[in-house]
Amino acid sequence: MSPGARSARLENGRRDLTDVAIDCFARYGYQATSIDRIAKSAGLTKGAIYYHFKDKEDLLFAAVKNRVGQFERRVAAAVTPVTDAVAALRSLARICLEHATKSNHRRFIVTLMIEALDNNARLSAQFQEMMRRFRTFLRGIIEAGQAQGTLRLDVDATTAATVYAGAVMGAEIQYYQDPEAVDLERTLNLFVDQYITWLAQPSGRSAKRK
Amino acid sequence: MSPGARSARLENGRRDLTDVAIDCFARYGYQATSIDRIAKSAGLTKGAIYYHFKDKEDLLFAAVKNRVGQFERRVAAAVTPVTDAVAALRSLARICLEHATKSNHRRFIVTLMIEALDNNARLSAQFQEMMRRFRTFLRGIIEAGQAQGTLRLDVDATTAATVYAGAVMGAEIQYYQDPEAVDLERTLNLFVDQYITWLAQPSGRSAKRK
Amino acid sequence: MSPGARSARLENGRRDLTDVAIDCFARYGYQATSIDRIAKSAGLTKGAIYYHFKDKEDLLFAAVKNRVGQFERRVAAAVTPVTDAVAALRSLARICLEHATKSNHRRFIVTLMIEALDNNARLSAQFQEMMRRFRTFLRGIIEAGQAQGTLRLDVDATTAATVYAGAVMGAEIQYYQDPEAVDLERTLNLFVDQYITWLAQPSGRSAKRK
Amino acid sequence: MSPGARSARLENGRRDLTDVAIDCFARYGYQATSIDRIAKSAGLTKGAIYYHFKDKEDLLFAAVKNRVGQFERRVAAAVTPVTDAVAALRSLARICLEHATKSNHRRFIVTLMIEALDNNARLSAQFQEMMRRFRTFLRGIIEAGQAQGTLRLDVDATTAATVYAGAVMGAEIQYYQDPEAVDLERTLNLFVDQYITWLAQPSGRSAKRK
DNA sequence: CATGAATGAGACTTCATTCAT
DNA sequence: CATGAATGAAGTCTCATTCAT
Repeated sequence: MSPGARSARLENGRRDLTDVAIDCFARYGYQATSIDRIAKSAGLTKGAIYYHFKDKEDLLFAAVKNRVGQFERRVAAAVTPVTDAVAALRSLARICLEHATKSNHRRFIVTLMIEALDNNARLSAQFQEMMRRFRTFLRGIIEAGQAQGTLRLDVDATTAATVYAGAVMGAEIQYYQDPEAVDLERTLNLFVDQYITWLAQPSGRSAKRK
Repeated sequence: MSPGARSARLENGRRDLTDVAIDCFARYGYQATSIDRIAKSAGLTKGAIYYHFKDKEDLLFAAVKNRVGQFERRVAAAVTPVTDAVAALRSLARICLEHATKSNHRRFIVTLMIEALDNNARLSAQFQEMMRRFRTFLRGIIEAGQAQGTLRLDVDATTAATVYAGAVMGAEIQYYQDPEAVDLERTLNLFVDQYITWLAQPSGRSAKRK
Repeated sequence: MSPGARSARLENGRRDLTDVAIDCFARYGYQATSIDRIAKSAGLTKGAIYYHFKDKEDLLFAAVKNRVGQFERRVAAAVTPVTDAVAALRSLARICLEHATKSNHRRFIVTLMIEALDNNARLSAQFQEMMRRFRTFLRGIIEAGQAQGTLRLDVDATTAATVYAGAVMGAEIQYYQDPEAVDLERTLNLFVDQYITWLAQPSGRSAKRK
Repeated sequence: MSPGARSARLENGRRDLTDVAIDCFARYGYQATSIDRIAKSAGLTKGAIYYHFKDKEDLLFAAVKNRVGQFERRVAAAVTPVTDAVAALRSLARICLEHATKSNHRRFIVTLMIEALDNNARLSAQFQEMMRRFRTFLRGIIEAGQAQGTLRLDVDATTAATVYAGAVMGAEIQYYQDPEAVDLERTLNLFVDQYITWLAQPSGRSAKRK
């Protein structure tokens, strides 16, 4: 076997385990997922996991990096370069919808992010950066729209980005918690419509407040 | 000692413990809070807790019921009866802001709600109901506004309520996670302004989709 | 039950466990003694040990402190005040002999001391201090003898103390390792005779070397 | 490649590994040295070790045999044949001093010997034999001196050998444990001076006891 | 009412060892 | 010869829970 292929298998081992771990973490959260559960889900024993990862946290970090990276690449690919801010905002919502409903990617991220809030400063810092990147990305879209004259100028792009990020995440959480009562697609659509309608308003009258 | 006094003391014991427990759960989450930690924070030993509560979950439920009830009473008191839908929506945001920044009430709820999502079906059901009540409450406000002609009619009140609840919760979470980067007051204000501007629009053009 | 009695029982629990732990540590060393083994020897479960001691090291420290203290009190009681240096040196050897053969006290100390050398800096520091105290104690005896004119003056008391401490310890170790081939009593007697004969020599000719 | 060369390389592999293992064992003791640590120190993987050695104990035995053999050859070379017992006793102390301070040879032996005491009967037996050989060797020197009339006759050579072996080992241990407080050279010199002074005494008055 | 003591299940982790390639 | 991967036993420690006093 060539060295490349061998190292590829090595990487496969890690990746496979990471995938399994993501599933488990997404379903039960970090603390409630035992190494044993991951091992059994992967058809291995605990020892095998410790061969590939230093400890449970190491595995968690690999999992998070994987998923966050995937999501961010997907987002960047869909919306770069920003030629039409309005379309970009719509696209983004659609991507989040997909990641929330068709895979467990977003749920994994949101759940762990909140669990880390109280229990894992290091991971929390990582999620902080992720959210900052996301808001910065949104701010970029909005500022691009403002530069192009598509979006009103009398709005603080940073705050508007925070509103967008929050509304999407809050909608998702409600959906994860009560999929029968919450129609995520409808909710996101309504929010985006409203957000855009308001952002696209000619900026004659100011809507700003403190 | 009269039986009444005794039972009152009993109730006091429960209430004190519940308060302490809430603090701990809010700070560390449910799983990461050991009975021992609560006991020590309360200046008691574990045994004393088991005198007042059947088990850890029982304590958790008492804590949740306490906080959720307090929040809901506060909300209801501030906004009932709904004479002015727009003012009510503003009030609500302000109450959430207070509960998120001046006390740990909302953080406690949001954190536990998401932790329960994955690990505690019974508690999760309880939170589901809480969120449903909250959305129903919001829907009531919006429908009242529509009935009074203050708010546009071409909007599904249920979905609009979900958007509102989500935006507030999402903003809070970002604030919990990164208080230095997220100005919660500004974010909530911007959202409410936008939400109201849009809801109060004359309903000539429809913004509905799907 | 009086509070004193209660606290006494608490202390009993700790002391009993410490005694059992000493036996185990003396027999197998620290690393090779599992918490489970101690627990079973004490007729308890692992959890009980963790109720009384923070962790395995905590138990080890308690055990060491106990034994070292006992030995030092015994030594101090037998030889204080030093009225006759020669007799004191003989007494000391006899006490070491007893502790080495009739109980496991010295073996426990010597074994753990050497194990700690490589693996436990904190414990090793403790043993360092113990040995320093022992050498200082010996030096005190020798200097007393020199002051009284019983022992020759042309000898560095510190180095002589180290020789004594080493010879006793080295004899013990050979005995622990090969009790059939090494007659500890005879060996210690021979050493002490020789040591005293030499120390008590009229100091006409110097025996000092660099 | 000739079979001889192959077997030579095999032997080299074993020897290299043995050297690395000795370093590790000397530094951390047997139990605290993992196969992995040795492998990494040697720049290999665990599997390679298992090619050369049946198991961890096998490696330990090879290491011990290596070091003990080296020490014994060195000692034998320096003191054979015994023409001058007194000089031989001085030489021996000097060799021990060197092995204790300039290399880790003696420390390796002493540490492992005591660890084996409690945990490894087979290895302990090996060390027993080593110590017996050492004492026998010493007894030979003393008896030679007695035969030549250099050393007093009223002394049991076996016991005297045990005293010597113990004093040297005990001094070393104190030095390993507290190199700042213990001057090994001075201590060994003092001991040897005293030992020889006493042994060389004209045997008019007996110093024997028991 | 409350405590001190104890249990027992289960968590994370380490490590000697094996084996196909 | 050597490696990467995996196993499985054993160890340390945590924690919800119970109970006699």
